[in-house]
Amino acid sequence: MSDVTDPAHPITLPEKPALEGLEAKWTARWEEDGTYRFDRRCGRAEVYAIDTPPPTVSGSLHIGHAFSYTHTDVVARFQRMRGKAVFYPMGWDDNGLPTERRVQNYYGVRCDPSLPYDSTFAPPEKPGKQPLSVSRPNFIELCDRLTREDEKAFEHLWRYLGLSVDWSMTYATIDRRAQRVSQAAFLRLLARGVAYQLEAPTLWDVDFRTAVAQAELEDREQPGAYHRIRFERPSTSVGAGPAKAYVEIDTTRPELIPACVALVAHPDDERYQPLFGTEVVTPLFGVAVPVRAHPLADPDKGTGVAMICTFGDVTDVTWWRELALPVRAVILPNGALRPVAWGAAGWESRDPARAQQAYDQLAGLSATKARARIVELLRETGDLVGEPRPITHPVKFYEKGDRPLEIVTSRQWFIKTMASRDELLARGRELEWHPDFMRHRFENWVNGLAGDWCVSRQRFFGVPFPVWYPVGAGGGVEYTRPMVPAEDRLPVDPSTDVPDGYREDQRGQPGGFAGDPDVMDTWATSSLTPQIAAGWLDDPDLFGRVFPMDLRPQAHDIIRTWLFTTVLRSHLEHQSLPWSHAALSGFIVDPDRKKMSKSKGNVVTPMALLEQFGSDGVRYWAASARPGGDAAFDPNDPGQMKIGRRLAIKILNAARFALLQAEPRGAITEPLDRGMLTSLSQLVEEATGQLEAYDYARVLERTERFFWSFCDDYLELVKARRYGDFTADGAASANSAMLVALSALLRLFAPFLPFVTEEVWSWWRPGSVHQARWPTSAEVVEAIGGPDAAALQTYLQSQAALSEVRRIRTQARKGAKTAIERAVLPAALEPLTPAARDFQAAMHIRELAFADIAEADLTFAEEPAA
RNA sequence: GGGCGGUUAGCUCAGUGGUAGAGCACCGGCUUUACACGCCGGCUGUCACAGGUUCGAAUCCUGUACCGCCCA
Repeated sequence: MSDVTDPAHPITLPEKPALEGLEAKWTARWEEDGTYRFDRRCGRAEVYAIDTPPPTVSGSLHIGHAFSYTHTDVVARFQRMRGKAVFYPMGWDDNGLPTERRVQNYYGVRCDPSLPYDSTFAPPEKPGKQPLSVSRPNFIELCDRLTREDEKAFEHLWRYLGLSVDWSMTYATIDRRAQRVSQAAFLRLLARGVAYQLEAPTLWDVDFRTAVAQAELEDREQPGAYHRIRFERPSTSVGAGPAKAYVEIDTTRPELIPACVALVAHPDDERYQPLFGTEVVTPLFGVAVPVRAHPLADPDKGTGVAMICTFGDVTDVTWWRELALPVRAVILPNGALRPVAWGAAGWESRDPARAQQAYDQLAGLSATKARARIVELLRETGDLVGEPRPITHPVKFYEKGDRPLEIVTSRQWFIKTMASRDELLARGRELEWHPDFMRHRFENWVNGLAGDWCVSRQRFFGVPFPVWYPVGAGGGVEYTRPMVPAEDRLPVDPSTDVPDGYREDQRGQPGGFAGDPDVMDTWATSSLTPQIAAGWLDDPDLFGRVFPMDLRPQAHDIIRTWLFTTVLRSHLEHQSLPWSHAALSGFIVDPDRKKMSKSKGNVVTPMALLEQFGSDGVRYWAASARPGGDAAFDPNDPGQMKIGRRLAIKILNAARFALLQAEPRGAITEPLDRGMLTSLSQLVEEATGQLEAYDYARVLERTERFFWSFCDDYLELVKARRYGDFTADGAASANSAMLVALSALLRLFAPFLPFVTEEVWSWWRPGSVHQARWPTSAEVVEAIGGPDAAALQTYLQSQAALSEVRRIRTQARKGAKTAIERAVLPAALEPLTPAARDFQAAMHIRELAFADIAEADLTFAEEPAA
């Protein structure tokens, strides 16, 4: 091939090749040259677009990030080398609770939305003992300020790792463009009736005082206790019978007895069938509640009959809705029990005074304290049967929360998901999953959806809802008449911006307006990363070139959140998938096979490892893991990183050998050379197909195996010939073959080991290896006129013979320089004959023969080889 | 409880019907002029278990056990 023998590009070798400093050298160079800039002149068919996970910059960075982002980068580099214009922007997911918490701790402040903006405010040097109250705009400024610093640290790490991101296209999920996209997408859903607001039971974190979505729940095993409580049954006997009748229930939350609206048992449960349709009376509070039948009641749980409260858990919500029960809510948004006037409408009691007397001892207490108190009261009245029996049971938590979730009724925004369930399942089947089995996660999640997606959060650092409401003459906010801005006004912040036709001084005034105080769920923005990155609304030209995208890489634990919501939004807005492929990475687990996480305290940060083993070494470790597979990592035994580093060094040295004395060059005529290239062309063919199928780990393994035997066998076999021990033509053939092989091998390794391959490429090739074209099998054998099957056999049998002779030589305790007077090899190795001269030279064999024997027979010479 | 994945050498893992593999670790040897961050060789296995299909099973089927993840 012409570019190998092109004399215009002289070889320049460094004195002593080394890996140290390659990251700094090449990241700077790639930035200068714009090596990874997206070429937006290309049309959709020539583009490969990646919707990369925007990391949460305030979160802790660990080696798992380096792991999964490397997988993506391998794919990006492969596609780029295949000639695609790779659209590979990076985003930062800054908004949401993690950032708020970090800002609170870092600066010692807390947000008080009632305060006015203070333009002269500067945070204290050190956080004080008491948190300083700041206005919402000031608080958001601090969030912006801190995230910007965090972003710099992340970007440095990503560059050092060698991600081939186009850094000119970076976005943040809180920046103006992202806010505009999020708000516009929301308003479009609102206009179509797909977004709606509703006063409804909502999953609620009492510490953060915000609503949370189903996707943010997690079950945690918690100690609890079954309390057996008796409810009085109506007396069936005529007259004043001496014995009252009771029905007993088991509950873990006796403090919710005042919120009890019914008892429920399974319709087929014979024990309770006589009770269905009758009423019982709650202990302490004397409230008559019906006994109802519902299939969700579990006959095997407790006594088989359960208390329905508004609301103790999500099943209560289902029962309440399906059985059309009244609301008697006692939990406040802060988790305390609210004051109740017993006897008032909705709080009817057979004995209001007694109910009041009991309840007043609970009002104002947290759920936990109220539970302890009510147990005492129930014990006094004899309504507690026996003692509480400790159990361990799963309790729903907000994944970032510390106390069990409550369910409170509040006004929230929702996006309809239940109505699209079947279509979403179809989208999931349309998507190509790598590995394929991950699609089940998506299907399970969609099938398990319990309600529409609650997207409002009672937080500060997030995208506000672009909505105001009229304030009535009486001062009441008219939530049913939302006022929205025109799309070209976006983004707006209704807490500081004013709706059309109003003045700022009308804010909160009768006849004026009020801004929606909430912000969007972080996923309500993150679900739009394809639209944000691709310039939807702002840059329709770009959008048309890259959307729908090609690849969504991510970890499998966020299929239900990020992947699901992104599919949903794209489906609702564009009636398409957001991307055609999803590649799911596994986790990093510690030597005890525990998932690496901050809470377990087994997190390993990547920078020191990158410095110790080189980015190529760390990338080798990452890319060695099968797609979707978890990877074990032991900081005390970083095996694969060491091996990756060794491989990178080997590439430096092998390239140095090939380039050190690369003259003369000429036709590739020698069978050994032709066989090696034929073998290499098979590798290229295989590797290309496997990378197209996202099976990068296999490509790395095969390429590495080929390369190592190329070094240990091929290079050893041709050494004498290329040093000119035979003919000039023979040396020329070896030199040219080595350069063809080196060129192809460097490109095969380039997606995995971008630094060392670029370094070596720069010694003798023009441009960047990362913009070079991916090798083809045809290209590799072009100089030998196509694959040479006979030569391949020569090469393979030479390798086998090499191994055989080396083994016997070692067994005979002879050194590498020992000459062999005569070697008789098994006849099966005879195809090596065309390369006999190379083989004999490498093994110092004076006379070579074949015979029908099982094992080689060597006669060692007395004196060593010259 | 449901779903999904895993179980192969001391360790980390390849291997989807045809004689059990790699790297690491370990042992022994080699200053061989690209590389001692190297090279050569060796040792190491009831392929979790039990059935079944097949001429033939680590591989396909059924079941069991254990580990992990997701969901309830």
